[in-house]
Amino acid sequence: MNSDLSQTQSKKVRTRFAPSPTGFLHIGSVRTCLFNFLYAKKMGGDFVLRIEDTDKERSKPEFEEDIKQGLKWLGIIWDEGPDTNGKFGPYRQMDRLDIYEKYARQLLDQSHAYYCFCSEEELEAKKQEMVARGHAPIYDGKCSNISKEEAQQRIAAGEKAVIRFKTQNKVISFTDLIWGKVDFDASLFGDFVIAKDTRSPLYNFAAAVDDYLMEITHIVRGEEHLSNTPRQMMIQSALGFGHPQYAHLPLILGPDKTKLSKRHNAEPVGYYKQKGYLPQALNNFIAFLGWNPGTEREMFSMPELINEFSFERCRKSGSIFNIAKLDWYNGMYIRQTPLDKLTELLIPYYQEKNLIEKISDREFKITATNQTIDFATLSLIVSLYQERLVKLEDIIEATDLFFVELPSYEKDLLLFKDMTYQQVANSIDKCIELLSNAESFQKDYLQTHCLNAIQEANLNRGQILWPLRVALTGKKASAGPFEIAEILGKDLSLKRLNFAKKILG
RNA sequence: GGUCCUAUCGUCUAAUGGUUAGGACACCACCCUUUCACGGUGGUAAUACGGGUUCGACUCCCGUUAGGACCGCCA
Repeated sequence: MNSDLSQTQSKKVRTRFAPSPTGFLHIGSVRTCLFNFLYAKKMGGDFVLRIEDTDKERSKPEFEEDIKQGLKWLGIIWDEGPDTNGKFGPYRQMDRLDIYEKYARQLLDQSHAYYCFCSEEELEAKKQEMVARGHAPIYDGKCSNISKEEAQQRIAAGEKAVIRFKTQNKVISFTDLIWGKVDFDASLFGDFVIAKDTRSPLYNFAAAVDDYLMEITHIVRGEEHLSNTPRQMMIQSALGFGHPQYAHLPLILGPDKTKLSKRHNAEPVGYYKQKGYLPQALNNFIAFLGWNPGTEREMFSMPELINEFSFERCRKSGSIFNIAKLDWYNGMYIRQTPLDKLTELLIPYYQEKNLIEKISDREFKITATNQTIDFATLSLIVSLYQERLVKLEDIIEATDLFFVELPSYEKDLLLFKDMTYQQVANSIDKCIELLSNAESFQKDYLQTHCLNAIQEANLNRGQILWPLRVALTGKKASAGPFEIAEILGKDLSLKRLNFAKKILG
């Protein structure tokens, strides 16, 4: 029952990501998908997106759309999928019902499967009883003795039935690329349900059929699927299919070390996008959960991940999703982003908060003041804060001061260390004098001009610069006062200094 | 309860019989500095426990403990 290595190795590698569109794209799915993608590309093969929408109640088109959008945003591009031409389509399982029907009938005809007429209540009662007696809760095979003819008649008479696979009592072995040799005692599975009817396939059956027909060579999925593998292999064998290679990835865990899920506030990928995480950061971070390149290098672009990836360097134990590390990666990638590109990424955040409105490609209107601001000035502002951003959305809180007439802040914020109000008022006066006399508002000039004056007057730098910076920004933390003054301009800077005096009373 | 798996700093991990157990995030200190951030320097911090095997064990074996996954007419 070993996977036929000789055959798969000579074939072109094909992997697949097969999500069910029953929810938004989540981090755990992204990791599975990413590793499928990385391996396929590493091997020069194809990566297939297959939509497993056989759960009619829960599958929704908007979820499929969210999954596709998320993957595109991450740069995980499929070679074949629902909306691409591929010779192995259709790629949505609900469009493949004829295929499943054909194989379901084959299984039924060849007695690898049979109709089961047991009611759910009956099954549940039996299950309870078995568990109570300390047994694995498996189906007792009651309906396996019903003749095909009788089954047909009862179906024709409208009796409700599901299709069960006839499990053989034997050990199923396979060599997992991550787990090594794995053995399962199939007798512990019982006869499991593979379809609700010939046109309503269930996961294990549909996946086994599709993976074969789509010529998938390597199935890369989460560890939670490990025990599905022998079931799918039995179906493959019964249908005369060969077996693909398997690689079961360790799980991504929440802070409580259980499988990452909704109850951990595990947000969908769209959430990270909205917060301003960059796809490079997310990919890099997720790739390093359960895999490492074996070197001390931490930053890897997608092409570099593809180049370095291997199952040999995947570990078997789960890893906790640690957002602090993601934040670090994101800051690193934000700092690496070219300024123009970063500005473009940030503009939607300003628009979203209604701080600016677009006039043309290179010109915007500041909502609060009606003044125009061009792309170059926006870039200048961004340049001041690029190294301070953890996430793109942080730009708003950091730079809203440039998009209002006057900042608002508490009077005491003007106090540097143990200064008195009188001292601060004196400092503000000095700043007004300095900026009024400035021949230029270029930041280098301003800096030299002010710092020299402070030194000549034998003043304390902090006692001048802190109140100046706070008067200009209204914030506890910000970029330096001179670079901010340059952008604000003389009028607005002086206006804010005078406003500070008014606050002081 | 059954089957399977896992166990190195708080977290992500390296070290596949011989290292002062390495790196990264986080944290702390110092430097830079008006603030924040960036950057730089340094620091705290781990082989779950108990037995073996071996000259030598994070590494191999056994047990204990702790954790996890699965056990659907979901995928």
